[in-house]
Amino acid sequence: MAETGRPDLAAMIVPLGRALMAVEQPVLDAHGLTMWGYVVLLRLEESVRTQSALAQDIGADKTRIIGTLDDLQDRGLIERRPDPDDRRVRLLSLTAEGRRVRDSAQGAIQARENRLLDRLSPADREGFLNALQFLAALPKEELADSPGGSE
Amino acid sequence: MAETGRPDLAAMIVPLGRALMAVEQPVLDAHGLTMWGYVVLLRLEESVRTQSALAQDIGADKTRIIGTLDDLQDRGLIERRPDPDDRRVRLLSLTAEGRRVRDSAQGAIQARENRLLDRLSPADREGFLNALQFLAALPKEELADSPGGSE
DNA sequence: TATTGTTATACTCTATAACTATA
DNA sequence: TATAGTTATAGAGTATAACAATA
Repeated sequence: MAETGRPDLAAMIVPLGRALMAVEQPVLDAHGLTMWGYVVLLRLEESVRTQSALAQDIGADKTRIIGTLDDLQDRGLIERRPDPDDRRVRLLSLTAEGRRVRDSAQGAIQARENRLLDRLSPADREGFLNALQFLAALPKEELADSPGGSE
Repeated sequence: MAETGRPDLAAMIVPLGRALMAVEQPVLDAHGLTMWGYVVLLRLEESVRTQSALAQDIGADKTRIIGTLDDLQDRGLIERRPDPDDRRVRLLSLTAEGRRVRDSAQGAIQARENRLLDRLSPADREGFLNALQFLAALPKEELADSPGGSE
């Protein structure tokens, strides 16, 4: 196979991602959240032991998220307390208020997304979500070199 | 409907886009192209009348692409000549060499992408590509406020 | 006076290096 | 000496404002 006639995947996915972020920005604004703040709240569903681990998980530099954590903590959305067993480490977790804000923001965002998904046929919607979840969960190395097939 | 249990679309799409770009970077490097250079070559399949129009089409600032155009022109991949009818305007088009480089890069990129798509079931692959092409072609305003449905 | 393309400047985001406090 | 977190600094990428040429 050679002639598919489709645009490059990245050429569709990257601008779509940017557009989605722009569309969802007002929801975040209404909740007083930055994008990184929201991503942190999502990730802290399970509490995390070090800031470095959190940063790595969400694809940020460890220095990048410090201001974000400061802000979330000041507003009582997360807890950040020294680990008694190793006082260099900060134990990170959601507060009840943090969970409430996260649920509210995520609810609004997914509702908006669902309206968009409703414009797809049921078959396309299911395939899209299946594929997306599969590809998003794929480790980078496997994205890079999938075993040769249709080329 | 409320409980879908899926991650946010943007939370899957944005990192996937970044990862795809990283995966494809070596192909661009091998062709001596930057990401913006490649995007410009793709867009110039049909020639474009002004640099502003080109910039807008590919989602860049008009000042952003000047260095890119300088480089592509220096290397003989594009032609940029003043419009005789309005000497403020630069007429932009691919050279034969530009088309060759673009085809080579795009061939390598899509081959790589096809290997990735081969890991999906045929149904998911088709749904994914259909949905992606639909969503990527959607004007921003429609992305923003799809008519209410499943919320 | 308005517009195309360009250059110069400023701003945002991110990463790198240097510091502190613990271990 | 090594590591978690922090701060200060520098770099990339982008947009904004000012400019020259043309209409």
